[in-house]
Amino acid sequence: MLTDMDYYTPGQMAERFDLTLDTLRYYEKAGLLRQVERAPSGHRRYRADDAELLHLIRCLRDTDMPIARLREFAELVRAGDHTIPERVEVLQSHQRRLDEHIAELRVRQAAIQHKIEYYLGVLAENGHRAPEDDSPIGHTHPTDHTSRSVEEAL
Amino acid sequence: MLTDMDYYTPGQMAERFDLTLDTLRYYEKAGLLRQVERAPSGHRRYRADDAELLHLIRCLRDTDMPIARLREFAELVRAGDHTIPERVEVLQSHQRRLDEHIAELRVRQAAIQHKIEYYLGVLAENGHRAPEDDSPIGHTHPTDHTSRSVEEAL
DNA sequence: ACTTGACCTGGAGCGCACTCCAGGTCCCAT
DNA sequence: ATGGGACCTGGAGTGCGCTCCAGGTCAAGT
Repeated sequence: MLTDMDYYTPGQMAERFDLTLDTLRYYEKAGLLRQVERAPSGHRRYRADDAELLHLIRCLRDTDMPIARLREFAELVRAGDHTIPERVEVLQSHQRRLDEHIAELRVRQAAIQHKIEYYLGVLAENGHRAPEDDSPIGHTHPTDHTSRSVEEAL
Repeated sequence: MLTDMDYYTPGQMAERFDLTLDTLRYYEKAGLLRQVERAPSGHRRYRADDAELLHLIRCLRDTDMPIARLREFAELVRAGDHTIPERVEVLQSHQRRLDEHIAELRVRQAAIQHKIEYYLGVLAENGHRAPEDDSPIGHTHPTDHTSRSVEEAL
């Protein structure tokens, strides 16, 4: 038996999961949340299990699961407990893609770091050799930075 | 002095960095690449330093730097070597945001993992107690999965 | 002379995930 | 009874990053 205290208002849900009322409604329309119960006033009231699902949805969205896949997942949830094995597979496959994604981010990050260090090298060199060329009219030696390292190209 | 061999065709650039000719032109229009030289035919020809910059752009895009910030960075590059300190700051600040982003992904991933393990727990329990309820008409005990763990809610 | 393939242009269109808005209802406190 | 605040609806609009297209040029091969 549920009392008033067992429900959350749209505002509470929005605040708790840091999203807007619009987004909340959008998720409902998109099928991520079931058609939510209403108070006599017509206002939505969310239950604990809506919050639980929304929490997971938030995690999955934050890790870039597209809305369409989230809708499929939400349908599994609505279909009942016998879909738990399928849900596990969906989540595990998501985790694997996430691992790959993070790995790729790290690779890119390393490449950027390499560039930063190249720049720092240029600065160190200029620092104790030539002060700085800032002639007002500029536009000098346009190929200077290529002379440094050839492998920079790939 | 540059010979024909020192240039890359649009097709070569596209293949090398795994993007389309359209994207390459889009990047140019958006100011990520300078107005590129043309062969007498009108076809673009890219130099080694275009490739070098595009490589960095690719890394930055792959780590979600927006086009607008990339354009700013590209403007620094065009402005000459005296902007290197600024470029370093841009890149370092990007690295920091990237660190934070990866950290957040890991947090979300852990939360998802927690859910997976919760599901696996349910399966293990059902596995050696009740085989499965798949009565054709379904729609039974809709609150069963809430009974398990209250802290699941946040 | 003809075809093929690589590339060109300007501009329209697309997919995604929201985000905004006008106009309305309901409830509560002054 | 009036005002304010929280929420409602349907539908249009937004921003981003491409992506596609029609119609054209150019150079090389057959």
